[in-house]
Amino acid sequence: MEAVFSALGEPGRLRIVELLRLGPHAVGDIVERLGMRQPQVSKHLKVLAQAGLVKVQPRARHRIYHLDADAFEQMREWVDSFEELWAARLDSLGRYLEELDEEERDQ
Amino acid sequence: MEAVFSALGEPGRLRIVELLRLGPHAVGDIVERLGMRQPQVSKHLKVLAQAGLVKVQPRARHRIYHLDADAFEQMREWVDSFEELWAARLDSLGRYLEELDEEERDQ
DNA sequence: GTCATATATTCCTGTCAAGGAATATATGAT
DNA sequence: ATCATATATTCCTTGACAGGAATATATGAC
Repeated sequence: MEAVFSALGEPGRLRIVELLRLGPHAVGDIVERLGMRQPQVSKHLKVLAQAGLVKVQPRARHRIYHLDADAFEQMREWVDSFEELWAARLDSLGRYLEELDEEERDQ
Repeated sequence: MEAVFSALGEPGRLRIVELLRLGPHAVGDIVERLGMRQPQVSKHLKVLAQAGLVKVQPRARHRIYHLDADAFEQMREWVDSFEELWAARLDSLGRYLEELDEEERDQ
């Protein structure tokens, strides 16, 4: 997870990922659509690939990048692991204490 | 989202967040449990707070930090926005093309 | 083969962020 | 008011990383 977050925590890379959400794109496409320079795009894609977020697929002399569903499934599980715990605490002591705290804060 | 990912993309902060998943903790608790130095913990918590991931709640002379559910709900929606699109493409042309690509790759 | 196109890599430089140490602030106890 | 404890902030230094420019590599066209 850490590599994933670190990779997404950079503006350019996040833009690339959100572009790839629309579907696979060649490097040149990304360069053109996002107005970034080709070497930086290649470097960002390398980082994203190392984090497992994207995969490549050579197509003639183009390299088509696409998101890897597994990475997103793992992210989803990670996020869910938090919300599950909160849901479990909602009807127990934790809930009571949290309400107390909120009232206190409002005063 | 960018600030969130950037905040989580640092080992120490990720550890703090995963500790807070177990429930609210005072700064000293975090320091002790994670074996980090107090000033760094405070600084990390500041970054996490600015990203909206944690909230504070003063309790005597302690400051109890806890995760903010809204931030995780937003993350969840972000991740879902990817998986939804893929699901939508599964029974359309995209699916067909992707299968073609996979076969090609295996050869 | 040569050439052109698409992409990756290298090298350099500047910037930013993390850690360490010291210090400041806040709050409760006496 | 003084002191102790808990936490935050500042300053400094160093390392990592992003961008730019140039160059290398791969692949297809001819």
